[in-house]
Amino acid sequence: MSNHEKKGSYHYDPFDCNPQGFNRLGFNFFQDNPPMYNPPTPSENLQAFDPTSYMSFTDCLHGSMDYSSLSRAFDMSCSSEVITPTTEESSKKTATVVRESTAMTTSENNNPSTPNSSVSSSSNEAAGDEDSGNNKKDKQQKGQDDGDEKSKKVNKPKKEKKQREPRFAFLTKSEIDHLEDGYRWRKYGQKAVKNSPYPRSYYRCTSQKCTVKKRVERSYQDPTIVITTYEGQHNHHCPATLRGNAAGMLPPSLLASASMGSSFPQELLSHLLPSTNNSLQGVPSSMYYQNLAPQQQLGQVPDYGLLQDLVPSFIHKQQP
DNA sequence: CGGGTTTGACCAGCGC
DNA sequence: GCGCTGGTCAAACCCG
Repeated sequence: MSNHEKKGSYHYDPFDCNPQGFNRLGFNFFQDNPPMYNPPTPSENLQAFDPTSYMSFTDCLHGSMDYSSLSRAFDMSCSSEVITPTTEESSKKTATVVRESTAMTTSENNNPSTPNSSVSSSSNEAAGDEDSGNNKKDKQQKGQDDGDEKSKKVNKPKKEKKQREPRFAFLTKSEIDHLEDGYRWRKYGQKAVKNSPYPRSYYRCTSQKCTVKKRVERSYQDPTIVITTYEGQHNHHCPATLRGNAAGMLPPSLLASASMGSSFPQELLSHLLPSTNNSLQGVPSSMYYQNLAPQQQLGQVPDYGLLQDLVPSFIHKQQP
């Protein structure tokens, strides 16, 4: 039973809700290297966007690939909401950016491009996340301790607004929702998305002390497109490099990047991008965009899913 | 039995 | 203040 079966019909459209806005939201990943695979009809409107309003994906990936540099490449303040997949969400959260940007810019300025800087800022935020999580647990625990099943309101000291990790949304053409990316994820929630028949799934990295999360949802307008939003950065090695299955076909240089973890996914992407023309020369280009049967991705050929997840079609940029 | 998934409930933030 | 929505929790359930 899927959620969208029991939920009513929605009319969520991450692209069409602001068609002009999407020009500013996304940048053309294929600008430098036209795709071997022509997206089907629903994606044609993507191609119709004004190219001048896109930023080349590879432009963003040149240079050091941490969140800060990406943020600069996106010409945005290094706020915690740098990228969101929906204009609705963007418009709603733009207001929060002003308040949340301070701490982020601090870490960014102190450590412009080193992965460790990202890790440190990430860990700080992670600590905040954990604290908030603990607070939540404590709160719930306290509510139960104080008695009476579930106390609706708990007196809690007013704490500053929770800082969120920078987010990066990827659009990936795939038939499966949860794509292999080399890391292990645990699903901790699923929600129906407003105006969308497709639910949004919430995943958390299973590694201890790693607070990276990702949200996976399917585009309403083009159900073949999976929107994966990463939040936070891994502070551990990529399990795939240890298992050697999903990453088995990746070049050593890429595996080295993957194993660093700290700058995932940017560094991976910088290696995987077709335009970089370095890592995947031996890989059939159709692999980038090929639609795969679920059993292929989940079964004998997990690498395809990995590649698909690591080679996004677009990255959404939040319109300031 | 351990780890992952499902799912209803809860909570916080935001807009009206 | 109220309602809506996104995000999270956690018990129940599933599966290898």
